[in-house]
Amino acid sequence: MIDAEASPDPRSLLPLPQAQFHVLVALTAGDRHGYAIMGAVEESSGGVVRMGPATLYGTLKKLVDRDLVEESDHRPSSNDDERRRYYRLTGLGKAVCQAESDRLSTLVSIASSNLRPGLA
Amino acid sequence: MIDAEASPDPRSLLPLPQAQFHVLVALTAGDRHGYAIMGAVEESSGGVVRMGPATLYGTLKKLVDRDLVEESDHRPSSNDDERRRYYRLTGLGKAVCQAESDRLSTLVSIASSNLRPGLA
DNA sequence: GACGATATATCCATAGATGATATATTGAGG
DNA sequence: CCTCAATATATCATCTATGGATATATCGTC
Repeated sequence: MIDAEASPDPRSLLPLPQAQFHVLVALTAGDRHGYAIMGAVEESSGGVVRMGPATLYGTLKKLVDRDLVEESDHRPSSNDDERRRYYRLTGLGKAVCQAESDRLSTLVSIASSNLRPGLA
Repeated sequence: MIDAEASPDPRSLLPLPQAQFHVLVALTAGDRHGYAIMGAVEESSGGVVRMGPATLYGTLKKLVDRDLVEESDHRPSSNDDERRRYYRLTGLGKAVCQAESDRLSTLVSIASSNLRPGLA
């Protein structure tokens, strides 16, 4: 093999900055373009998390640099808006998203069980 | 009443910075002093999250400023190390911790269901 | 062809996070 | 007693992350 740049251990990239995790989660639902990601993040958080263009595009650039996300040339339809740039999760991106998800899940469990003394 | 400074809506303080959430979660297990919080965070994350003194004490200061945490004069035993400064969650701190916990739980659920097409 | 919504991009200021360093106390062993 | 590692709090300087504002251009509709 031609040295396929072995993926690092996903856990070595944790903890993930909030904005990066939000973008990864938005992309687990399928390939999306930047502007759509902004809307998806706001919607899925019930309006609590609002990501502006500076955070979004800066974050996308970092995610591509770190091989968690890659640009896709796929077009959902032939007459799609040409300005749009679509992104998709890489294998590493999925693994990191899952790992961060597990980490947060543990943290949430601890908080929940401690905050409700009534339930075991 | 003497204007008891009504607590703001917990959701207006979200999303919480990562370090702040970690400290709040550590304190849900009971009152702790600063150095113990560092250890608790590292241990509960399986060593993934390592919070140094700069992050810890800076974060504690912010949490006290925002009334999510307050210093406690309680001593677990009479011969406790005098240098220690103990902290506890305020009512608002508990509410915010719960709200952030709920927010992350939703996010984790979305990621999990999308990343495993096999399970409904 | 005017206009608001869509879409990507960057500037700059603020907020958050961290390694290194400083200072002092405690407790175990010699 | 004295030494020394571990405990404990604190701050500095710096780097990273986030966000408001702004810029530019295209799309769709009227």
